[in-house]
Amino acid sequence: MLAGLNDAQRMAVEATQGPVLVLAGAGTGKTRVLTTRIAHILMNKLAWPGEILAVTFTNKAAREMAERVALLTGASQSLWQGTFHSIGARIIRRHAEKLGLTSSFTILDEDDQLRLIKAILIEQNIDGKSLPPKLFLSVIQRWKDQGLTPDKVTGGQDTQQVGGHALGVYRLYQARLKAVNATDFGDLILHMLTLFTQFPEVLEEFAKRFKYILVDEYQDTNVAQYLWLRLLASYHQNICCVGDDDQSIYSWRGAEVGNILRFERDFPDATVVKLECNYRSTPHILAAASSVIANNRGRLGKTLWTQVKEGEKLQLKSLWDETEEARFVGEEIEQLQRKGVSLKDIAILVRAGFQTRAFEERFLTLGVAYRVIGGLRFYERAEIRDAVAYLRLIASPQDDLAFERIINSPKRGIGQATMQQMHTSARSLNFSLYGATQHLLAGGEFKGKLGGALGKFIGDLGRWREKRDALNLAELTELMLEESGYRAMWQQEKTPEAAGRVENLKELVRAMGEFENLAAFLEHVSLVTEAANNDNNTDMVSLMTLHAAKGLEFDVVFLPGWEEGLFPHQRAVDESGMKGLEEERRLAYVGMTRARKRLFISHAANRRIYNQWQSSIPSRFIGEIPEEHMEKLGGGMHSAPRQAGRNWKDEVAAIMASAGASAKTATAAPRGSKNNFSKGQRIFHQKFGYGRIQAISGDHIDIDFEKAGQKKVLADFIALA
DNA sequence: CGTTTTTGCCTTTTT
DNA sequence: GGCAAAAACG
Repeated sequence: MLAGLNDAQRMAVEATQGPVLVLAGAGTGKTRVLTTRIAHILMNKLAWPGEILAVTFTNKAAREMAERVALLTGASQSLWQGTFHSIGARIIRRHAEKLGLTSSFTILDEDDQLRLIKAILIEQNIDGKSLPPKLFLSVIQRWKDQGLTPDKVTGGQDTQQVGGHALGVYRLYQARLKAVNATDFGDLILHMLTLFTQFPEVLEEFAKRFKYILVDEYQDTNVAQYLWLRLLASYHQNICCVGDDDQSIYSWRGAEVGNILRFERDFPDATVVKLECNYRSTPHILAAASSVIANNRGRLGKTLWTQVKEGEKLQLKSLWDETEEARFVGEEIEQLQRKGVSLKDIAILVRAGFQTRAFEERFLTLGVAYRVIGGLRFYERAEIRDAVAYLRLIASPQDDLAFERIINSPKRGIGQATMQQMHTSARSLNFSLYGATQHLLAGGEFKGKLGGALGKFIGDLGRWREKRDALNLAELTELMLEESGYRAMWQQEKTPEAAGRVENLKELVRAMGEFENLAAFLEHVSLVTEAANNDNNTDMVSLMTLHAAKGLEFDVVFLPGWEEGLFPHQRAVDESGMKGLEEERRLAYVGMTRARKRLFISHAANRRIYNQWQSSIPSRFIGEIPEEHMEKLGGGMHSAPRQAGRNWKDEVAAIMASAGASAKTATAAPRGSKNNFSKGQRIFHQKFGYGRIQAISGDHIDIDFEKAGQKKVLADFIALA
């Protein structure tokens, strides 16, 4: 089992006593170390499966780990294994009553959270226009990421946020969650901290149980998760964290790279192992990625090396716009296919979700099979969320959020006025909306059609609840969809998407067959947020965001959209300055190191964003790749706009958008790949206007712009004035 | 109360 | 240019 490991990997596996920090560069076999370590512990009988806690960030990583451990040990093991959140849900369910919840609590998604906050803002007479609910939610989430319950939030600027209302809203929000027997994602960690600190006997139970703790993607833990891990490790001290500070890309979600540095401080006797031998990429790819990330400061510093000798240089392509970029990628893919590369070994990694669109359109015309990973998720579709809300209401009548969601779909003639009446009654009686409605019905408050519809609704729910044990899940859902008239509602609608929705409902019923009971299904829905069709067997190109690509690898990787403003993303730079820029650079590093054999980077001079043409200069990250590792592909953007038969309307729009200046840039780009500019020349740039050349180094030209000041731009984007 | 029209926001990344 | 929420209308 240890045979195929290198020295460092073996050390990480065999250091079973005391805390271990594994700094694992990209492609250095960290998953292998983790799984082998678990197998090693099990086979040497250092612990039983139930005494091992293995935490990952994504469900995908969790599944992969389970599979690989099973493969190594020859049996599937009942470890405590999963994401921080799924383990949190499991532990909290066991002790729900200590936290003022029942074990059947629900886990809210972002939609529910926002609805809750909106309701609170209305109650509190806080203007949701100038202070959007989203802002409150993000402040609250940040607090939760830091392990702060409302009473732990200290004064100062923090409480001044969002017009000084943040803390008050946080308090009410937590109260409302408890009232509807619900938690949000952040609570799954936060409640565990509360549980462990307020009930030492519970902490003792778990701290003693987990003889070994393993943590994957440690660089992405937030403070709350870090505190939780420390509490759990306090007894046996056998905690092994694997991470890479260069791949920390979730600080916007509360992740603290500092947790890596903190680890050595809080566990002073920790064994630190560095994995630096890369088994994934060619030397050119590795060198290019290393050069880029070297521009970041405050790294722990690793030097990746590889034994591989051969390999192609990275390929850089400049293009006119996103359509051309998609066309280019499509052509390259077809060429690769002819060389025998299969589509499933190819990935296109983008900075932002909307970028996939151009590629999808192109692949559809070419007939290239593709799949978008992430994107719209099955359980986020309206019809699925509605159906789930019905089921939630069957499971727990006090779920007001579910009640509100479906009370009027299908239409039951309930509007604002009726809703208001229910709310008022619920609040004064301290009932749930369901209970209040029952009460109002009994009092004969609802007359005529309204009363009939509501009576049927309440009656239906009661009947379904009685039957929920007698029927299996699929049957129950089927019955509900039928009797509620929910499915009929979509069947009667003649919009193009209605048929798809009916299909989705069918798919939902089918998916339910895999679950034992309603509770198990509801937990799955709220915790497993990934796309439904994830079968890796079909031969398709993968399209996803850079974030979603973490942990994956492909023979061929395309990294399009390397433009200032998009990547690094303007917002990251605006909001977090140098820190934001460095995180973007880490994202670039993650993207580049996904490639095994070939890596293409491209940028477009123009891009349509919000239906407006915007031109941009190549990403600074391109300039950070040494020329000896990169090959510039010729052709492309210079002749593209005319020759390639692009949509005439688009061209007109492009010309109009670049206001007056475009006549020059759209048609007059008469250069080959070699530039023949010289110092002192007056030039024109589409974005920065007129300027004079200060210095030339290869294709990088320093220009003193009349309006925009000193800039370094690529020769491809300027023309003689 | 429900339907149609208009506005406004969006596109950073997600458990 | 697309989608959801608000506003206006019937």
